[in-house]
Amino acid sequence: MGGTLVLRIEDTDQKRNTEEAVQVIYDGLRWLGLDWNEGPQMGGNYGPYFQSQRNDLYEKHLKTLQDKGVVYEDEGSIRYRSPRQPVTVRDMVCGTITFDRAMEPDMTIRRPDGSWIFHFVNVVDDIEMKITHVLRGEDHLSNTPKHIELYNALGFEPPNFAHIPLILNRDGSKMSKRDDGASISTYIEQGYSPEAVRNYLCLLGWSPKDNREVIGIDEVVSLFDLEKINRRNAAFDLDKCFWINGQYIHTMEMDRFADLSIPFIEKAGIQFGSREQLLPVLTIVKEKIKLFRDVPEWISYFFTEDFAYDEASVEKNLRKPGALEHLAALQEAFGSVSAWDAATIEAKLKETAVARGAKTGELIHPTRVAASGRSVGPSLYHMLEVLGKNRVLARMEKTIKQFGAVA
RNA sequence: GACCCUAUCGUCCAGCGGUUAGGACACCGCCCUUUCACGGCGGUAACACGGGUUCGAAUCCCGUUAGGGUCGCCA
Repeated sequence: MGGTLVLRIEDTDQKRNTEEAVQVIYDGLRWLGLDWNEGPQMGGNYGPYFQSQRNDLYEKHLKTLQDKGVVYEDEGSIRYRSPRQPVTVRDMVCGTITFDRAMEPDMTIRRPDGSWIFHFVNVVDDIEMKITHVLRGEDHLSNTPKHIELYNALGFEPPNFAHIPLILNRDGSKMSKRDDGASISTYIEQGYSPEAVRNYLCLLGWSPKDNREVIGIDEVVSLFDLEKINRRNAAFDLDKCFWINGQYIHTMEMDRFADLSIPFIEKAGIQFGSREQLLPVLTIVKEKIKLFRDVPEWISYFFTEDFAYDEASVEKNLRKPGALEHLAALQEAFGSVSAWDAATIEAKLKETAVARGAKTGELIHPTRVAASGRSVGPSLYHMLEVLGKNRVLARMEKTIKQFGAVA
């Protein structure tokens, strides 16, 4: 379909107009990959792109209405006199709807202090910016007849309208700015990947019709069709968004994974040295990650000897008859190997287990706790390989000393 | 209250006159497995209700009910 995406900041209400609020809009849009072609920071031929700076335009169109005698003053405000004739909205999603306007009150278009009301400036801007398609939430469907009246009074053809379903909370209530999931910043903070969130959002009110859930934006764009938009409001399901995020991480390129992980790792204060030193670690934990926020927790012990031993893991795996003896034997066996790769480590561990008449798991679990302080982590053999022989032997030594004394 | 929109598993979607009503998330089993995940297999679970139309309705029409929206000198 193509088209030009115009970003316009509707800041006619000075009370709510703050720089942070605008920044949040820029950040959220950019993060989602919804870069605008025309608007603030991008320029364009129909600026300025802040309504607060377009007063001349509004004055100009107000004059048109005054000349036609369809506005009047009411307690200092300016109001538009509705013709009170039926208005038919031809909506690309909702179809043709005729509103009987007979009882409608006249709308205010300008306050006594000179500031403008949304409906009027919106119509003026859409005219001036040559907007062809107005796609907006269904909450505006009932406002559309008012807008059409304004287009007519101003002497312009209304654009195409498409009203799309709203997003509700999980309990069916209307989602507002402060509800869970409503703000893009929470996805950024929690470590969702932008492509996953965008994918999830695309599935609300639309689908590729073939039961696929994970679908790239390029394909969404090529398959998208306003006719296929649902008319039913959708409830936001964070669980599913979370799942889709996991799917994206699963198939993500390592470099992309690193790019998205690093901000969280740095924020956690982990000194990982260079990206080259970090990559092997990320490679073996990637399949465990569901949210980038969790990355630091999964990799911390790779970059410090000062890690804590999880008490429950110690209890379960180290304070068991024979555990430390197995560990000591394995430490010795590891010390004798020349190569240090996952395959060698695995072979040596299994060989040691057999020699000691123990099950593989009886060596694996204590070793994991000795090397990482915890019982959950990536594949043990790969973990030991990445950790390096010297550090592994030292950690085993330390563990035996620390827990042997009290055993 | 008036007007508008909507109505399939708990949730998101598929279905567009004839299906054992399908997929996904979540949930519950089992399998895989060095942990945790991934993955695989299976299961629970829905056409809001009442009238029509039709040989036949989840699908079409009407009503009821329910939910959402608009009716601002908010956007």
